Amino acid sequence: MSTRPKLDAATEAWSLFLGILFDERPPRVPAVAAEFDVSPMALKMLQGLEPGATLPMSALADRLFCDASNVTGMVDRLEARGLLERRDDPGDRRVKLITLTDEGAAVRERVLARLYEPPEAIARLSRADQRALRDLLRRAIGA
Amino acid sequence: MSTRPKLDAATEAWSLFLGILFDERPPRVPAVAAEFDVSPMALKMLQGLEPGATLPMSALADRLFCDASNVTGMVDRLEARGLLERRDDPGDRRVKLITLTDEGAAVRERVLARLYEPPEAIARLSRADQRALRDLLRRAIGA
DNA sequence: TATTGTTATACTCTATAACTATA
DNA sequence: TATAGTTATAGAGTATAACAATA
Repeated sequence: MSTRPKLDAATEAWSLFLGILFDERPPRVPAVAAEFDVSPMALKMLQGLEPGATLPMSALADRLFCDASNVTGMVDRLEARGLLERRDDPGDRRVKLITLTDEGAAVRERVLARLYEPPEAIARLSRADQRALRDLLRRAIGA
Repeated sequence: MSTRPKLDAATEAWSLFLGILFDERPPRVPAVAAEFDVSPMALKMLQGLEPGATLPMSALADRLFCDASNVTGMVDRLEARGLLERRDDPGDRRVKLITLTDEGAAVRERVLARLYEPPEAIARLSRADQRALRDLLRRAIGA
């Protein structure tokens, strides 16, 4: 007999979502990152950097849940490609403020377009189900 | 003015899911992997290996979308910990069949319990919404 | 003294290529 | 000849620790 307990609805829903993500071939995040020649972490950085926003590198490290020294390298490479730039913080000369360039914002749009392409499992739902799913998730994130 | 096009419902739904995943602190998959002292890829291997199933290593490489040499290392480490074992395939002596041990199946249960814990965004939905979300995703995967 | 960001370094994970043994 | 799995090796990504500049 199975020892697997029944899942409550929230747990099963989340497991199904992760199942859709894990079943993707190729795996979504590494594949899109490779397509744009950036690391998965740099992809996440681009995703979180909204055009016009300026963030200290320490804030990026905090969001990415990684060491600051790692952010230095990621910013180095993206800056060398002209996708973002370091600016001085007038209020604290230790701080570097990171902001997307126009080209960076354009690349980000193309990255997000690929990242957000719905997997087949979502795409084949009826339009009514897709809207219901969207509305549920909007409520989930409190939007 | 923004150049961001309106998203169709499926795309927005998927972007919201990824947003929930990306916003997790610490990031779910690496954190659970670290908790059980395995790599994220080994975590995915455990997730996909159902108790009782036996799979050739080549099939694991195929599912994980990685090189076979990488599977050798992952299986080495998990086998050394007693979580899975290599068996000979009577039909083809080149093949090694991988199967979870009883301990491996037990560890897998604990891994999945952590992996599938719903994020706050999902947990705070009403029970009716959680069930609706589950039902939509069941339909999405064709279950 | 503490903090921001950088550099130097070691470790892990991964793919590539060459190899063994089977088919 | 081709395939399954292994080994050796090099490259990318990461964290740790020591450092410089500034607070």
